[in-house]
Amino acid sequence: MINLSRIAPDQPVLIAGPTASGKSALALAVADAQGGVIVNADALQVYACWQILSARPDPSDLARAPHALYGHVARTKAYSVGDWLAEIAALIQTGVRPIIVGGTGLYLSSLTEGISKIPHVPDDVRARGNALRNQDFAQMKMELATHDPDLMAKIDAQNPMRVQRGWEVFEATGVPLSVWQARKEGPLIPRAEAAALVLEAPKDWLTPRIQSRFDQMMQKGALEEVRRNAQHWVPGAPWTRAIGAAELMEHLAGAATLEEATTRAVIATRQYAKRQRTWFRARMSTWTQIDAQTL
RNA sequence: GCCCGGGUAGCUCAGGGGUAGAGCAGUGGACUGAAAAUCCUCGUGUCGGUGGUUCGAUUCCGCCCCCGGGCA
Repeated sequence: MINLSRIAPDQPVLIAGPTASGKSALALAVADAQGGVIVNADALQVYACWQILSARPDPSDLARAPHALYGHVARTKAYSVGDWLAEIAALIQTGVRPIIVGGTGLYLSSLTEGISKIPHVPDDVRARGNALRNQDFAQMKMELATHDPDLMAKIDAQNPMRVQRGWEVFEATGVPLSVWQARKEGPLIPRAEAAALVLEAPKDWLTPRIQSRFDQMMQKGALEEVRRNAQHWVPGAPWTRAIGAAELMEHLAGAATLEEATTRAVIATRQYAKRQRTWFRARMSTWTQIDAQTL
């Protein structure tokens, strides 16, 4: 176990790390030793519909320490970093000592580096954005290039999500996204004020853990959980992007054996862990690195 | 035993007389509101073995081995 004495008991704690690296266990250990509220920083663990598949803390974990921002969002609700930050801000105001743990790099980085405050994109604009992207992506790029050439110059124009985001913000607000982004808000929790930890999980060690964790999810009833959500399925909806959900849905539809679905879900998890590592390396180089194997 | 099809990158396969390529996997990276998303980069492998034809064979021919299927 790591030495907690270097963490002040009233100091906010941030814990980042790839899936299945043992973040939640570390958060619980900190809470046990020093107190605090464990706060979710994972984009999928916020959804009420995924308990097993998103590896959300189970009842015994919840009984051990107070938890916040877990499973509190309905499938139908649009949710993103902005919402998350607002909830974090509200929580901090209550004076609790947060132990923020999760794998969503964007969330954690926006917490310590700040982000621009940008109005919500309404559902109808999102719908038009989806339609235009699918029907005529070239047109979407052209429109963005005329309304926001600065953004166009700095984003990856081949990435539909980046282009659509810029397009939607201009449609919704009439102000170019690049202008919004130039007005950056200060961080809610500056890096220097927090005990910021990143778990380092070597591939050879993590890979078997990912496999066995997925097997455990299956034993706990992941397939049943997917079945329960099947009738509400909306292709592309954020909550449906839980790794393994689409794969198991395919199996339920008879398009894949359970073994095929499982294999693909595990592969997708590994690929996700790789992307997480890349983010952490690039954006959290000043965080305290902790070897996950020693926990 | 005979007939047919096939043996090419980790996997599935395409190609074809001038020493080979796609998808997947894998790798590295990007990423300011859908981020468990989205996007970009990277492909030498005795082209089953061995003889032959040819200036040149992975590609054509013979034989052998292995894997499917069929006939016996």
